[in-house]
Amino acid sequence: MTVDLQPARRATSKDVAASAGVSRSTVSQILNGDERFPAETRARVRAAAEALNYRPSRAGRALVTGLSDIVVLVVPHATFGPHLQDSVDRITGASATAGMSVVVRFARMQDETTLTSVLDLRPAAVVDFGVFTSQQRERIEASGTLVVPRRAYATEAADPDPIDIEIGRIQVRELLRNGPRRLVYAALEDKRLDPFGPPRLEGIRREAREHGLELPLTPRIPLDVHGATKTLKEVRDKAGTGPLGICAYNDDVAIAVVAASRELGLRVPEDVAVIGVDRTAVGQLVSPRLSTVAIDQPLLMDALVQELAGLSTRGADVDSRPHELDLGRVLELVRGETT
Amino acid sequence: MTVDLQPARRATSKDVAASAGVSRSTVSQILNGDERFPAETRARVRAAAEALNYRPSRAGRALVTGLSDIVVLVVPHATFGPHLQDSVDRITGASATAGMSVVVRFARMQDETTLTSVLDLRPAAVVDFGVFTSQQRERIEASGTLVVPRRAYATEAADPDPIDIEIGRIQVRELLRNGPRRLVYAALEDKRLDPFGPPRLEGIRREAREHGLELPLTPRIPLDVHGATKTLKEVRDKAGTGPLGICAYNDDVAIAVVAASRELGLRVPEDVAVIGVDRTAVGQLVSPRLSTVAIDQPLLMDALVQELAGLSTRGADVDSRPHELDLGRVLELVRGETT
DNA sequence: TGCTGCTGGTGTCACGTGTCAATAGCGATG
DNA sequence: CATCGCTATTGACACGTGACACCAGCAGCA
Repeated sequence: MTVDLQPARRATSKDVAASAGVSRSTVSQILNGDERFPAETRARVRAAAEALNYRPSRAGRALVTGLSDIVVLVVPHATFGPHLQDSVDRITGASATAGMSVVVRFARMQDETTLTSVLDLRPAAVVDFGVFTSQQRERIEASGTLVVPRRAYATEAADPDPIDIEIGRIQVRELLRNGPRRLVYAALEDKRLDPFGPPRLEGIRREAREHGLELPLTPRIPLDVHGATKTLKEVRDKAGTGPLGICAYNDDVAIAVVAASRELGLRVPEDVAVIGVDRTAVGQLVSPRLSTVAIDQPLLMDALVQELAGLSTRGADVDSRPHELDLGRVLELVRGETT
Repeated sequence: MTVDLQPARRATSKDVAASAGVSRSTVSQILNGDERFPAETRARVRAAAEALNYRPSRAGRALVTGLSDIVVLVVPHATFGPHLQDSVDRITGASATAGMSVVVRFARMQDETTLTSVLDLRPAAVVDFGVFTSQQRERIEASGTLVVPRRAYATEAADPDPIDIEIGRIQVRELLRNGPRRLVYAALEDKRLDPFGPPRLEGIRREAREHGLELPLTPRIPLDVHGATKTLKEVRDKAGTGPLGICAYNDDVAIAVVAASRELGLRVPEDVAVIGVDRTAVGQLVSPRLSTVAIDQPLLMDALVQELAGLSTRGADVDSRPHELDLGRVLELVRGETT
């Protein structure tokens, strides 16, 4: 038995054409969804393509269209929790169906090289999880690439994402359940990594105002015992000895706050109530078990996927209005032992 | 002032050629490092390319070479801890210098669609963090793509990665520090996600044998209190009431073990000693603070980057022998309160 | 018949690049 | 002077695709 050592040349549209007994351009048009060919011919070409396991060359296609069939997910560093991984899965699966390749790019915010790099890739679509400024988005769109925002229904870039606003509000309401507290927003140490901070803080502010409370303090909490303890101590010095209500950026930060409280001999939740975001597995394993806000990522992703779907049916105007998300379905309060 | 609304056509090699007053093929050859042109011409062409901000079209290049300049990092799902993100950073930075675009693909193990998808991308190189079987690797290499293994110096695919073996040994030695214990390897619940389990278990086995101990039990620990407790109880039923020494797959699993011990009223570390891997921030924040094995990811990555470097200087044979890693520098025991 | 319109399909161009045989110029050699 | 060899450079081709103008054949109609 002889083995061909050639790198297994892929079938091209030419091969399909020969096999189906038509011209190459016929193949191209049928495979791109041209309806005007009779059903019999279309079936024959499709069968031949199938039989030869034909997959159009990305390079060839990209060369002529000016776009590739790559979808780039641009994710800010700190965001990548375990749940986001599920989200990526979701998008990957859906896009594979549409013949797109999904690929992830991590980025620091306000990093110009990321923009260059994404532009170089000339992707069909960019899913932006909050890395780019609206100006950068425009540059990407100007190059013919679809930019799908996380905030699918934000009318203006300046509008804070209603989801993040709602997260802040839920956190505050839970913290205030057993009486008033001095509110604190515990941000990530590295502000550059935090695209969600400002809108969440805005939600916290609004809810605080409605309860007639002072505006929240906004310390940045490092993820180590010593640093977190030091920061929490400073917060106490500033806020006085009354009970604190701390909205954490995520469950990791919340755990840091719990650790710092333990270090300072403060009781949780009596002296320091804290609530995270994400419902990570670890957050439910530690003692005291974290109160947190769970986000239904798959649901959020499906909204994106719907927008992406427009890519496969090129030009055909599917109903691509971003459907309104029901916030109540996306967010869920998980009550633990820290509030 | 008139603004051009055109999608800002990129400069092509033709533009560079016109600007430098040479032919397009001259540009192509000089920019690809052909030495036989006189220094003056080379400088002129380079300057023109620079001035026009010329970047060769990936599509055009891919079409003719059959390869793209994309580097794909294939990462198994469960592996993606916070540190691996740093690793990706490292590779991205280094590859950007070489003109490569780094991109991440998540994968379940033994997933055929991942292979197809990677093959479709026709990347210049694939960095495999343990997703592909050696047979799949061969298929990728057959298509002309460089496959860079994490285990840079494994001579045979069947060889367990010495790093993982060493991790297992370090864990066991630390667990046995205060006397003999019944050893347990706490794996992830989903075995498909775990490329490192088998080699680590092998390290644990070897160390156990050298200490004259029984072979370890290998329960799979779910990441929730109820499930972890149930599993730990079963382990105890099987192992008897003597002290347990548990090597966890990572810090998250270790935290689950601690939670289960708490639930069962077992003392840590007296009744149940446990040690993780990764030194996550959270692991150092919880109480009791985790004992764990830290991996110097950047160091590991540099070994990979070195291999990748061969890609930019095409054909020129740089010294691409994977340099021997000093295990002692890569791994570090972090003693917490759980051993 | 001559014209129109429709159906089913084809030929050709353009995209941007890398490779390589070929060439023009030019001094040196026989 | 003819030939050779060397240097610097170029022209032409191939890669695989999508778009689009175009064509053959045929039916319908005045």
